[in-house]
Amino acid sequence: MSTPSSLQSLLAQSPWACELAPADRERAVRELQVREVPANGLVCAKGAPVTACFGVIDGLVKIASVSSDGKAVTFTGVPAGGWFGEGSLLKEEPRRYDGVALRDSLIAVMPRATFQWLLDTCLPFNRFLIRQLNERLAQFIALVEFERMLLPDARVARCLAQLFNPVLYPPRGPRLDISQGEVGYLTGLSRQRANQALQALEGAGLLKVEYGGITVLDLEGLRRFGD
DNA sequence: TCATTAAATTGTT
DNA sequence: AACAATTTAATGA
Repeated sequence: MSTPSSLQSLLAQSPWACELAPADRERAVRELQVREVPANGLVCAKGAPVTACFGVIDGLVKIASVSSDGKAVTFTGVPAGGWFGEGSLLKEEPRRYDGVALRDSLIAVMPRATFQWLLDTCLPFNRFLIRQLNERLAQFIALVEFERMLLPDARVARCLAQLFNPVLYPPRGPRLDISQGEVGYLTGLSRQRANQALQALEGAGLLKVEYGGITVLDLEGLRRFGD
């Protein structure tokens, strides 16, 4: 498949890492750790001290939180090739969300010290951060708009479109490996409702439903669905 | 290469 | 939540 399977391939797809001098890149590789996280396992936990940020080498991670009244909220999903948690490293407070692996995933762990070093010395890394944080802001503004209209079909459409964000994640083909159960976990819907939504989106000609995944036919249409 | 089986996923109630 | 149908992957003749 097209998903990266090693730390090296993740860095090859990360814009900041590509521009590092060989020696610096070697240092980065040396300081990053790789961790296997089983399906439903925590990559990072809400309330815990922030000591690292994370890159998804392979798999799929849900960024979510459970409010005090027990309501689960998914903020976004991070597919292979994506990074998250860098914003948390810029602050001094416990982590505000859970990172949950939706399937067996391979995670690159960047310790705070490495992050700080790149922040202090690497201009491409700083550009990457600004772009990433800005895009996330746009994403969450859009999310707030959508959360009001609780139409499940539209939420699934948005959620899937997000995974194809060309700023946050390296470009991929139109095919996305994701089960309908995972779509359910990601959107907070039951698998049955996710199935129903996917069929509706297929009927609208926006994507093709396949075994173990989908193929996007009209990404722009997915983004706009429900407007 | 083909047949069999188990496991995962999907469509439906 | 439960069920049957379908697809895939693994196994071995």
